[in-house]
Amino acid sequence: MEKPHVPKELHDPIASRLGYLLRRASATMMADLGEALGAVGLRPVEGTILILVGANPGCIQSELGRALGIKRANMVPLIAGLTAQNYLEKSPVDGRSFALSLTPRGEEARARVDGIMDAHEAGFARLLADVDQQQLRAALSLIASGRD
Amino acid sequence: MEKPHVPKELHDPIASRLGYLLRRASATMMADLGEALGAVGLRPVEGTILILVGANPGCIQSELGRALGIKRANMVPLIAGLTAQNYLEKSPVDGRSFALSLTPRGEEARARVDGIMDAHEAGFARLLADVDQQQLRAALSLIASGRD
DNA sequence: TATTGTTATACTCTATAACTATA
DNA sequence: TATAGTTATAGAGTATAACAATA
Repeated sequence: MEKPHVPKELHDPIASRLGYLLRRASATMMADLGEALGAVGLRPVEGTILILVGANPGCIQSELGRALGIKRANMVPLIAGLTAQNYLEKSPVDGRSFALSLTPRGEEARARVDGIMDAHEAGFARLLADVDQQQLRAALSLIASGRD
Repeated sequence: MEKPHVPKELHDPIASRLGYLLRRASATMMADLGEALGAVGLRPVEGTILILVGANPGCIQSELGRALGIKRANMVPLIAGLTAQNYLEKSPVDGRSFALSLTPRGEEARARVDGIMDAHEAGFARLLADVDQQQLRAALSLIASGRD
């Protein structure tokens, strides 16, 4: 209780583990993207939805949820928010679901989001000049598919 | 409103983006690790704390928080939980902080966690036989450090 | 019987503000 | 003045259960 505590930099045997490297890298990129998308007032998931609807006009929200790994129940406030802000519009397709499409304002936002995502990605690509991008992406896809 | 909606696999222009590849890869690995650590009844963050305390006996909880990127306020219930379950013990060092160390039960759990993490990592490494591991880890470290 | 959209709810993770005691 | 630990709280993100309407 008497010897003073000298603040140390901890020896960190897990910093080199693949899982934690992935976690930190992912968190850094997502935070950077979130900051960049602040310029359009959208979160990454919202920007992603605009991109997806732009590439798949007429899709329905459960298809978006499946593509993004988001549960139906959690899609509801996302789509409602984007619709309320006049980015998306819904038109009934079969009585229980709605075809989604971008409004003019939504298309404008989508284009801005796309440009921001390009710049965001290019910023990190500059760090990875010595890295085989194809191999990196292939490795990440393999990991994402899981070990089973 | 009359034509039937044919469920489609969406065209996904963001699936190839580095940020989303990282996010999915990270989520898959973390979910796998969480499942594997279920065998010891610990979450990844708790297993990590046992590893860190084992490698840094006498460290204090704010040092752990800094190493893990967890805010002081959020360390409190983590350390309290591990202490209440008799994995960690605290001894006062200077009147406002406590030196943390593993109890015998904590050391036993730490050893099991370490083995589980080794097996977890090896399972994914098998998928990446064709990938330069050093380059992959270097790339992830660069990304985690940020583009600025 | 399965799917879509929805509501309600709960749990985890993360973040901030404020306080006490100590260095 | 800065740091350690704590409490309370709020916001995301994510999960399940249950329901009505429709396929």
